[in-house]
Amino acid sequence: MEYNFRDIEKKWQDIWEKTQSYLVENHVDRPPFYVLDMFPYPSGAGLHVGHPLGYIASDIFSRYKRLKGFHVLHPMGFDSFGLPAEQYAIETGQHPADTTAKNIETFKSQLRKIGFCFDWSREIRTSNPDYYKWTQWIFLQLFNSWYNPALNKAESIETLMHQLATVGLTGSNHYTNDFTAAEWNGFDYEKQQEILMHFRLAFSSVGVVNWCEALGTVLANDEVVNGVSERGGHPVIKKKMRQWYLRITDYAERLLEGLNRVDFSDSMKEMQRNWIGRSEGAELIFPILDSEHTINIFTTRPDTIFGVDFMVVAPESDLVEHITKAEQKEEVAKYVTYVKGRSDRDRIAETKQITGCFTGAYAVHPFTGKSVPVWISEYVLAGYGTGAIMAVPSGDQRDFNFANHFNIPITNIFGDAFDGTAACTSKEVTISNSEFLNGLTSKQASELVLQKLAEKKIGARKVNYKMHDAGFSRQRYWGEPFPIQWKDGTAKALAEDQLPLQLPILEKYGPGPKGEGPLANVSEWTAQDLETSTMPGYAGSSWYFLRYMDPKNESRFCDRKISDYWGPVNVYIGGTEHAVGHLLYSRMWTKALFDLGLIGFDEPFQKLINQGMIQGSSRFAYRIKNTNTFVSFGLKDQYQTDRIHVDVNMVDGFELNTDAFKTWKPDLENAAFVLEDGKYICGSETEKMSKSKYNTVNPDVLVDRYGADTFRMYEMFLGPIEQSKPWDTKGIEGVHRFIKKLWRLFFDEQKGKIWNEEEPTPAEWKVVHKTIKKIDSDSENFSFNTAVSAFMVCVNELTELNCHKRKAIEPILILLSPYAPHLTEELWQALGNVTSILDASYPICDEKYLLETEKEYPVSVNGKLRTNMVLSLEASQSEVEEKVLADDTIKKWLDGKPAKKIIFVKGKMINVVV
RNA sequence: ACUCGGGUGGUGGAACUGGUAGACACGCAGGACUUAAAAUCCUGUUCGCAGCAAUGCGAGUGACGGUUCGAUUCCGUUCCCGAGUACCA
Repeated sequence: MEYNFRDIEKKWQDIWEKTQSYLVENHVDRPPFYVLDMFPYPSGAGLHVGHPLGYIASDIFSRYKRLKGFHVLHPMGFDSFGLPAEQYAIETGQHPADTTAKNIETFKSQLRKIGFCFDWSREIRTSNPDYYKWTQWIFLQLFNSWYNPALNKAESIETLMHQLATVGLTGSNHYTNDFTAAEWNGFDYEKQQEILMHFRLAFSSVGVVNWCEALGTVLANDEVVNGVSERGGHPVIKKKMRQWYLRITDYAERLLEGLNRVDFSDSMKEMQRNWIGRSEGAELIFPILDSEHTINIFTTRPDTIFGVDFMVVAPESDLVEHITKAEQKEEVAKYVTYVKGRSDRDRIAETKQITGCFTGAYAVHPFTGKSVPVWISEYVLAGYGTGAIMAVPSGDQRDFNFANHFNIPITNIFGDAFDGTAACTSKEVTISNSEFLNGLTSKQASELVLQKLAEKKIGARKVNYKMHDAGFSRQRYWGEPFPIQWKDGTAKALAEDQLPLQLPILEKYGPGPKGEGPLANVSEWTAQDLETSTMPGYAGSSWYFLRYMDPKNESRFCDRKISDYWGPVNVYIGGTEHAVGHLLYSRMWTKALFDLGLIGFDEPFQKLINQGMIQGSSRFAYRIKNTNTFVSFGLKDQYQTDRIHVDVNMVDGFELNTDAFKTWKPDLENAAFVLEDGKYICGSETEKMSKSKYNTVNPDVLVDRYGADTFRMYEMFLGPIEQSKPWDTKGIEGVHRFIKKLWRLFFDEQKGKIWNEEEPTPAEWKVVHKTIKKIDSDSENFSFNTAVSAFMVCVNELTELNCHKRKAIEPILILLSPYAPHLTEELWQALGNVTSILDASYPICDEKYLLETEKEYPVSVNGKLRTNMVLSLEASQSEVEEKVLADDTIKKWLDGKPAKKIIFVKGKMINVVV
């Protein structure tokens, strides 16, 4: 009987489907466990071998937890809104819903072949109206909520309205003009709504977008290259436009705090902390000379205030036009235009170039009364802090460079620590030349300055965040429509029974007349004054893990009892590319839903596993210039050549299959080759896996050739799950051999079944129990690559012991079932078991078989191992020492000198120190 | 520039809290079976030197230094690769 994986895998996949083996009920009397994959965007290219890496890991972990007695939720769905489908629609006229549905079918059929235990009855698609109905609904909860700083949580906007109507408003961060309750009650409806908009968690405001006049549309950062549009190379400028935002900054502190309660990698937490970018400092006011305007600045170094030599304001700031003196107007306007035309990427990339422009205005130093010039420069960003800084060249390197470049005199406040060649950024140096701060350290001086600022009422302590509120509008079609109607410039939420607000069918997908989303072209839409932008990709993905719990519910986004049962996701698996954006947004949504009492936990993901990216290993051929002749890698330097990507599937290792190459493309039919050693050798490089680089490997091909079980185990065998690595198909043979070897423990080609019911020997038990212990800890720790190795060792050892005993092999089979579900199920049944291996219980490892009765101890002298001196010891430590000292071979190594110390290492080794 | 990872044979990678570096697999070489191939099995495989051989000696985890009886593991300096992020005041 041979191992026929094609029949076996088809058979079990059909059975699983027919009996709905992976259907998960909601309330079961077993501890719940939720394992989630980051759901895929169903691109037209289908799956490549990189996609399933995380899914296989989560699948193994789910099955492992199931064997351990947990009730495991392991769903899958599709993040099906997105730009590529829309762009495809613009090009081909096909509706994104149709192409998306088609792509999903391809994905699902590919996934099915790999034998995952997804509960497909819970599948969700973010672009389905019965899903985005609830995305819209949650958006409205955010729209109708505000963050109450007194309670440190979100609550209904009604509570704010009540507060405003009874006590008015004072000292809010969100709305600077205070008013009394009487004033509030006197405001008209529009004015009240305008004020409320400053507090809503989902709010509308004016923001800056990349605007391309020639294309008449808004572009993403990705679509802007060197200040011009990627398509067509048209100029792109920044333009102000009404946008929707999420007030994620109100959650900054809690997003930071929550990181202490979750099991993410340190680097992941660090990334999120950096993104949030909390910094403590002071905000203070500099009046402008001969002007009623002031410059508000934020600084983390209030202690350096006597070192201020100039001020810098962001060129985008509204303040610029108010303070610029007549004689500088022209130059400033020129500079502002220059900055507007620069893409963010350019501004970021060029760190060496120093640009700026003097406004002609002077600010007044709050303590010395000295006049300091006010400049504008692109190194100050409008979006961070107050969009203006006090520049201290002796204490900040960028300020120092700026001062040097524009010949601005530098005040030294650090004495000898500042040598005039670089800024002194140390906080340990005591401050001098600073009036009342002289002789103080940075920390003391900062406190004192804060105190003085407060006394003079010109500044205060301030915590600032780098993160800003999340832009939530896209001028696109293929996204969730906002359930918002505009009436006289006031946004009004649609009633709940009007949801879902469905996307209308379009004739064409181009932008609206003024660069709005395509919905602006739909007359029924604009006739109702509906919002024409749509929500971004992360809207649907911010809460999808909740919908899986209760995917069919028509009256709630997720029943509270059900979300209480499952709780947060126990293990979340996905790549680092979504690390900051997606994770922060879904953490914020979760916290908001928690605050509003809609769910019972405030962190969505308890543990995060970041799978590494599988890179492609590209292959190249070298075409001699202006010919159709290709020269092998080793000889290419003798010619002038062009390098072209060759499909990796036509290459065996590095050797090109020249016949396949000739039939690859029509113009290669007559290709000639300059060979080395009779072979055409390709060049190689590790790159991102992509169709255009011809380095993708389709899992279908491998599953077809080796079977899903081999494919699953090989993906795991490749290396640690978190590590990025290039794909290499070569090693798959080894895993395939292992599986066939396992098969041969049960079946012989001639004799058929060869297992027996004999009692295993202690040696055999030891092999089995050693394996159980190893696999158990490896599976728990996501160390699947070493687990696969341990299986190989186990089968090799059992084969060597000629052990075909059912009692010994059955536990190994259960252990292996998460890794190779089809094969193990087949063998399990062949052994005569009536129930599925899915219902088997996890084998327990008995310590008594693990006890090692080691008698031989290697000896090292001065840390150097002496392999010819293995001592046989069964004695207490003191007896060991005597024995070691008495041993003649050791005396020889000690050169007759007495031993200073004898170290007995963990019962494993003896170290003699001379 | 900053932050976080990572550098181990021809290759992917093992090595628990410092204790015999190179598990497991690929590749390669040799052999068995076969008319032949496939499949399977066996042997060898870190490098250098010596030896007919078993084996012995020396070096060795990017480089240099430190702590230690002993370092792939801990500390310092430095080089390289990957990822992420940014004129963040």
